[in-house]
Amino acid sequence: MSETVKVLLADDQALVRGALAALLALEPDLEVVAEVGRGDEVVDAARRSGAQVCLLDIEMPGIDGIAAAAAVRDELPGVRTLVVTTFGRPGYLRRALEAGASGFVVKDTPARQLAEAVRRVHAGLRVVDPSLATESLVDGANPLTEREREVLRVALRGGTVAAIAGQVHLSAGTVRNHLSAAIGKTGTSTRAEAARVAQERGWL
Amino acid sequence: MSETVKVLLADDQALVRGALAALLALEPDLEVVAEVGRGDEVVDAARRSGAQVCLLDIEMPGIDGIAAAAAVRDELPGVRTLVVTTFGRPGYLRRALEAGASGFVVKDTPARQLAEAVRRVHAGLRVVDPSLATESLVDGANPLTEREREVLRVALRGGTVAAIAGQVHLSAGTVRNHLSAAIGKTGTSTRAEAARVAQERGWL
DNA sequence: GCCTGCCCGTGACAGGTGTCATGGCAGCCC
DNA sequence: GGGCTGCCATGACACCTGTCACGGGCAGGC
Repeated sequence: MSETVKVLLADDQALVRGALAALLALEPDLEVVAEVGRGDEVVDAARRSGAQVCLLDIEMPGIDGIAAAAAVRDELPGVRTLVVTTFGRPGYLRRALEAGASGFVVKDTPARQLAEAVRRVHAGLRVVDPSLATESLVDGANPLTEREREVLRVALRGGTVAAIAGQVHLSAGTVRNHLSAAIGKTGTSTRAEAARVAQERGWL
Repeated sequence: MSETVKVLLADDQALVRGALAALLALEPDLEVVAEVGRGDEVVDAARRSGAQVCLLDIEMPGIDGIAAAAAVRDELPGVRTLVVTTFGRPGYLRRALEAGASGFVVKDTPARQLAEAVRRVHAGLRVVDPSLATESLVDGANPLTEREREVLRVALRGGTVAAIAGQVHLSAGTVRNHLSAAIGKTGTSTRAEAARVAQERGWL
């Protein structure tokens, strides 16, 4: 059982990816066997390389790290996933765990803890950033309904209600109602704020 | 002249910082002599450690990497700075060069090129991401006036015109005028969009 | 069956927003 | 000085927004 742990790295920023590889290469019991820059390449690369643990950034082109974790869970049982992200948004944590991720680490944790997190995940343990575990509880579940999320996602890019209504194929009045509900639920006063807050909380 | 180049690392994400340190440690001619997580600690740490090249992330608490580069230029002549950032926004490049940075590298450049960039900067050369150099020219200069930028920065956080007017100590009507001008100059139709676009272009 | 919750739509209303015209003030350059 | 530009402010106008009240439809749970 003293063989090395095979790790796959997924991050869209080549520099960060390479740096993380260098960091993990310092550990004699870890081996980086694959590196990808897109979420939709994770499953293929993991299968080909025989990776045992996948380190996934959330922000990636193709599909994001959370969706990639779900894909790995569905198609490669036995392969563990560890989500590493810039933003410690509580909603991300919840969604990552729902997607079957075994671990969730924020990018401002000390570098030395990363290797340890990989080992724990490989051992079947669950690794969760402690600062987020508590926040996640007080934040509670997503109060937004499906339509409200859809409208908010479009509203994130800006534009008038009419423009949003066109993209969602609803009437302008309905869009205003959904936005009004979202504004109420986020405790804000404009739809721009509501969209920003909702995104920060991982509600979209 | 075959001595090692002393490098300071500044990035708010500890994991990335450690990973970059590991990456640079692979190069025998480079030596990481200091690591900081805040922009306002750069000058002190560089002075103490005798760093010759400072690797600065832009997004940092305290002061950002661009302001830190300006501070290094003013207080530590002879010390070169290399700005490394996630977003390849043309405005960032221009501002970084104005702040006296000797190099500008985006985080999705290949990991191997980082060490080479550090060497070139230390040798007195200027290193600029080629994909940005052209974009920077077509984008042109910042068309926004000082007041417009100020109002937009506040508008970025959302809120009504009255709230913005209060924070900027102007009348609501004037704020509307500035916002209207900014909307025109950004080619958008709402102030939320204008603020977003302006920030993406590094105009704020 | 009834009730609840979510969805979609309409209409109306107060207030916010974006645009424009106008004026005054300061600084700068020819 | 005259012209120009940027800044601040005011007022007016049409339009957009956020809110509320009201319907109707559809699913799930008691």
